Amino acid sequence: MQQNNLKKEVMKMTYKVEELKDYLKKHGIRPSTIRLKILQYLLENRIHPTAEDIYKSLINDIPTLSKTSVYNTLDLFLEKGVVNTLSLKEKELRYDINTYLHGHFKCEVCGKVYDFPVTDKILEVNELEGFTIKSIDINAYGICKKCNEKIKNNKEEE
Amino acid sequence: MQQNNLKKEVMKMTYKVEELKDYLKKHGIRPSTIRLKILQYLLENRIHPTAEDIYKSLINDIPTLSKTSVYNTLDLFLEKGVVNTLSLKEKELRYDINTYLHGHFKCEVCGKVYDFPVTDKILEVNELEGFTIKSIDINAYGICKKCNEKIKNNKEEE
DNA sequence: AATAAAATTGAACTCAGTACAAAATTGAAT
DNA sequence: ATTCAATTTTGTACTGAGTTCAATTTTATT
Repeated sequence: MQQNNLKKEVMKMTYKVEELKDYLKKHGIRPSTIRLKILQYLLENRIHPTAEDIYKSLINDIPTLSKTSVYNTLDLFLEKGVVNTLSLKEKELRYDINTYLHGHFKCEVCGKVYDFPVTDKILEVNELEGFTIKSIDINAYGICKKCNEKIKNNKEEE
Repeated sequence: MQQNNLKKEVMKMTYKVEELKDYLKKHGIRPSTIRLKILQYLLENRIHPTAEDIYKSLINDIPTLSKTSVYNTLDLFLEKGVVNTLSLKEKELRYDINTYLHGHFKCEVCGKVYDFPVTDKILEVNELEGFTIKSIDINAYGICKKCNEKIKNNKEEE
């Protein structure tokens, strides 16, 4: 499944239940209905959602769903390396199904979070010799291309 | 004052009230008692403190201090570029008086946050053309040198 | 000293996330 | 298939960082 992730992301493809089950099993997670639904949501909605986002999206489909279950599942996914968390100076934590090293850009105007590629050379820091680096986050903040263009167009109209 | 920051940090030097006043004025901030005390705390305790840390440290000195004032002051400092905020997957935001580009390493064992140098080449990302980058955070997580050595020593004792 | 503007305070509130015990579901053994 | 223990899910109450806002205090200026 891993090789197809990017392609599916772009193509907005959907995942079969068997694929999802195998994915969880490979990560040592027993595939319950809730876990499969949350995994599916994360794979098909790569918007770095919060727990609340996930809860709201699934509550119609699973009317008995509790927020605690969403948190439990996300904690489990985190522990088993299925997701990473994103801490973007917001009240809420965000979750990212893409666990490969990459950067995040948060637009301060529209709020959207973009991914961008990053070389792993950042990790080569002499000052951290003897330190064990388990993960690294690169978070940029500013104004995205779309919002920059909107601002530019508004100024021209004046 | 800026050139002396690092030296003072290492030497645990203290700041004179006049220095602190000038520093705030240069940043367009009127120097009230609380603001001076918080600035002094931040300059003399480079531990990336939370608002709570600052409040607890100053409440003895300023018995009428309210937490709202600490938050108000930190928000003002942030707006005027005196501090940066640090979002390290914790509940609380941390504040950093060092606003120059540098990385942070959080030890998952002892909780200490270390600074490390970073090249600004990370910012050269083709995919972010047309984006305005206002700030960037590089946060690493893992086990610090001291904790690694403690773990190693404990294993040798067995 | 009077007064207006700015800073500070304190109490009530919000809301993301947690704790935990009860209820529901699952899966293995018979 | 049925039982039963283990696991998962749920709902309620709670925690605690941060916010809101009106009242009070302080400060600067005349």
